[in-house]
Amino acid sequence: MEEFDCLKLENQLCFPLYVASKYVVRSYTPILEEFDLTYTQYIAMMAMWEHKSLSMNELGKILYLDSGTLTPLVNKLIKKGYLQKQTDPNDKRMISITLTEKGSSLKQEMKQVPGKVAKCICMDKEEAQALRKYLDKIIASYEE
Amino acid sequence: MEEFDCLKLENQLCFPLYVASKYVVRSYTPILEEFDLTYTQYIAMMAMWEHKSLSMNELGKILYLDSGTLTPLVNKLIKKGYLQKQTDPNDKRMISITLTEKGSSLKQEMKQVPGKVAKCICMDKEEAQALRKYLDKIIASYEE
DNA sequence: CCCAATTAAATTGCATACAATTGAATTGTT
DNA sequence: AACAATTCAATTGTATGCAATTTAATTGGG
Repeated sequence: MEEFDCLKLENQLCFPLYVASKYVVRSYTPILEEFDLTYTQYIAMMAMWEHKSLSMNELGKILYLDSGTLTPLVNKLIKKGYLQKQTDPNDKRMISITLTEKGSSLKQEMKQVPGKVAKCICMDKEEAQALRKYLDKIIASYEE
Repeated sequence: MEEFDCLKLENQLCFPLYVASKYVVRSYTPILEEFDLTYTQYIAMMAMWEHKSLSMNELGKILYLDSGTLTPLVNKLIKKGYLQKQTDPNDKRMISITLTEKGSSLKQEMKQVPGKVAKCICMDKEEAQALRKYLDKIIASYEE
């Protein structure tokens, strides 16, 4: 009988997680192309549509990104005209990020994006919900 | 009553998938540090331990990586002394990658790695199995 | 046999990711 | 008030990740 090999790719949970994540993120590329956005830029816009105004620190916590990733990301969205930065007058260490008119109105145009992506992953509501539960559990286990 | 907003981060399945994957991959960093390997280098070694000899093309298919990622990755593992490359004499377009003695014996030293990572994700066997099933389904849905 | 089409790996260019460090501003403690 | 500790954003450096292109080698049809 074959003994269990814990160092076989087949026996890892992390690997399908890593592969599935890459596939799903990549599936956004052709859909977001017409809006000239990447996946990371898209989730940053989602956070901004919801919160209207955030500091770099707050946005980083929402997106789980550190300043090394976030600073160039936000700068690109500013260059595209969707966001603006301004120093918080009460605490000059902090930067307040807000939506421009253009960034705000982009949301309406992108309404069909989630539906298009969902079509790629053939998964019904119950399955998606169950999967979500496991993913949230993993995330929670890393947030002490 | 609040209407459903499909462009809210909270309502995305992709986002927890992306976050969970990053957390799990990152959790390897301190564990792999003592072996001077990154997560990607580690899964490449796993593929090599199992298959002994692979072409760049085959390794790329196993790891779901294209040549732009794989070429520098393999070159780093060669520099570390774990792998070697040689042109296939039957088809000079192909590169055959094999383990060195050092690369081969590394497996024994890394036996405890999966256990250490598993301890971070508090998830029992049944849950892991169920999660795995969903992830495999997502992956399958992208392989035409 | 010839050459267009295909295939394999490498290269290029751009966009993350993140650890570690830096520099400016603020806070807490004395 | 003085100043060490902390906090915030930016910067630096390394490692992916992938689309697109390039180069070399092979294959297949005429």
